[in-house]
Amino acid sequence: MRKENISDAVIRRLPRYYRQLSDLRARGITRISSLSLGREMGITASQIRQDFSCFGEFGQQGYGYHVRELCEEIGRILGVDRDHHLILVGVGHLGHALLQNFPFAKCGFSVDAAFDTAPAVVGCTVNGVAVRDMDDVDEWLRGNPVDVAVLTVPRGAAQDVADRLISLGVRGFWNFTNLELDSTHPEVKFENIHFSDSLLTLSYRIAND
Amino acid sequence: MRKENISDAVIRRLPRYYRQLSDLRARGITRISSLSLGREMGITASQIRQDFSCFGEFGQQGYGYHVRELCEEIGRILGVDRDHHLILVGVGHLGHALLQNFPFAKCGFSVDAAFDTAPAVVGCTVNGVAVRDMDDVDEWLRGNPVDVAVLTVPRGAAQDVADRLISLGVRGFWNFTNLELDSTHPEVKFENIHFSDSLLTLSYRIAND
DNA sequence: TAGATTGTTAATCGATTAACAATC
DNA sequence: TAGATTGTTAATCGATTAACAATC
Repeated sequence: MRKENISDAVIRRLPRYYRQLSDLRARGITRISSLSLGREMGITASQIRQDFSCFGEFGQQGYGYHVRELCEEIGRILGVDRDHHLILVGVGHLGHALLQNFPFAKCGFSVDAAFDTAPAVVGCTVNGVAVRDMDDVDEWLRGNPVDVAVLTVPRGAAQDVADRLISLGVRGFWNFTNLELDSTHPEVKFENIHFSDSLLTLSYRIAND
Repeated sequence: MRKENISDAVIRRLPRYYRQLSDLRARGITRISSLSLGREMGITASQIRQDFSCFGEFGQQGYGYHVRELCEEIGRILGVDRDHHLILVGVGHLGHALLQNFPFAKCGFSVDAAFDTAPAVVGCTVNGVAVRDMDDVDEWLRGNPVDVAVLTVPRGAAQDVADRLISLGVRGFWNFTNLELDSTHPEVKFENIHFSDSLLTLSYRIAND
């Protein structure tokens, strides 16, 4: 029974399923039951079957799941096959690191350009991506619309940059500034990576156990 | 009524409270009620009062909460005041970016050293932190025990490095490799930053709404 | 066919929200 | 004092787990 409203908890588990299934594929395993998948991931078979049933019927009674097919299904659900496009804004140390290391293509994203304000980096090419002047972003986006912007700008600039990009049609923000950004447009999505929140939860757990 | 077992959901909200309260302090606001704090953060007053009551009684009827005091209380709960020590392992682009940009001190951590295997970086100093040879980590840690290791090594090396550091007494790992690490020691904590899981949830949400 | 395992419905558990007496 | 707001208990809601008929 396909569900209308998928809960956030389910959505957040999907990438883990996708990772685990990719790993199983790489190990040459072709079929798996919810029970053994659950054992490998430390969750219950019930939860796995409930989660998958939100999106369709991917298994077969008495057999389990075909690893490759299930992996591809979940990839499609996540949009990995859609060839999304993005730009990266703010080519400091972190922006640079993402351009150099992060496997955007494996997540289904093409990095079309990067932008910055500093003359020292504008005009450079980082891992095949041209760094352009932030002043040109309006004109450039009109000719090259993108789905997502990676925000690796300093705190102070974040909300302004986001507002500007929203007005230019950007719908998703991968936000690395330690700010809760928001927008009046409900269709604009923010996904935040709050490094310090993460380290603080670790701090809490080593201090209290 | 102080609680014995704090749920993960509550713990993950604490850093956000801490951030919001720090922001209120910076804005010169000295008192706040759960109702207005909730309005600012987009959560209910009930939840805020429930969350805080896990740790003690920080408010005052008819008045609300004293911002500075509450902020400091939550800081103590998170361990920000404990002067934890850490090392960073793997000085690639990302490790470099963290050393340069991340405010470890604001989270209560001192960065005592960094380690890598590449001769090109061993011996350098990045933002005041000496980069040492990974071969020397055993001896160094015996003289300089730390609470946490930041793992910014390549995937393939992650579990081995973690095992080695655990045997040397490291209790917490801030893990940037896209792997679920684990340990037989239950007191060892892993906090994972899965960049690609995060981007994939964004991909899902822009594709399905 | 018999055994295995699904998808789904029902039961349980836990987290969020509402209500309110206590009290500053 | 009267109004405001807490901490906590009770009610609700949603998510996880268990159970099982359907079926490969």
